[in-house]
Amino acid sequence: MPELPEVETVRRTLAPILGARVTGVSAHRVALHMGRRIDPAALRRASAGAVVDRVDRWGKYLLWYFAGRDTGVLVHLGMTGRLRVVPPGAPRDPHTHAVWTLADGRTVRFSDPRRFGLVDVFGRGAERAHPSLAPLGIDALDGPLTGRALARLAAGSGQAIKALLLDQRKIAGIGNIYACEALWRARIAPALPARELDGERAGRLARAVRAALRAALDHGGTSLRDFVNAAGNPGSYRDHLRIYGRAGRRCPRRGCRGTIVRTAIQGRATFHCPTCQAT
DNA sequence: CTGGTGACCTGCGGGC
DNA sequence: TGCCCGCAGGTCACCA
Repeated sequence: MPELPEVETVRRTLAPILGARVTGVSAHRVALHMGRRIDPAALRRASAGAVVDRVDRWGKYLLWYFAGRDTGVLVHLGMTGRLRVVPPGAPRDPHTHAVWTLADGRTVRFSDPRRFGLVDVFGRGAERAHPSLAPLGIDALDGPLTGRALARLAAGSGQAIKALLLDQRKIAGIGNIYACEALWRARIAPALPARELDGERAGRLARAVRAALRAALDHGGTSLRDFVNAAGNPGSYRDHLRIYGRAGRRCPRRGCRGTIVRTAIQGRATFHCPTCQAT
């Protein structure tokens, strides 16, 4: 589900809880990604009784801040995670692992069937001390991800350019869909060794990354199956994807007669047009 | 150090 | 109808 545009869409649709007071937190000590368990007591210490004063995003991570607290709450949606604000009495999604109750009766609920997500606490002002945030590279949207920055990241690397785009330590926020979409926009083959990215291609790719993410954000993200924003609504960018999931179809680029193919890079489905993304 | 593979989970859609 | 298989937006441990 959630790459940068989806996570940013969740962040924006959490605006209705800014200024609200958390009156209670209930969570299960369920094992999420890599066996890391939710710590209900730590969540309660961080947020119970406090007013939500900000929600930020770093790459694909959401960070909640609470007025007067030196600890915040960190959320990653993994593949199937949802963070929703629901009215009192609303039916709960299956696999709901944490629930924050607000003073007016609304609740914020984290659900995640596959449990690849993360809910944890972090120190306010010490975000980089959290092991999940420490290694993150520049944000793909807030970067600045310039051609020069991209060229520097790619210098000397033999890995496929698509693998580099997916490496959160280099650039934070790009996932499988938008890596494919950005490379198509930039007319660059996903398997191109990163070191072969010259200055001109690097500039094109940096612009393409930003354009692909912006376009998706303008449509509230892509919902393939699970994604909904904090208000419970899916994104509509799936209808506008140019290349992802479209193997066998004609390349949508004006003037290109190529056919989209599906390959694998690092085990991930990869879509590109061999005609206009030849190198 | 680098880069590639598989594991972690649940659920869904397609083929038989 | 029902079963089995492959596949899914992500990350991380482990291997060569």
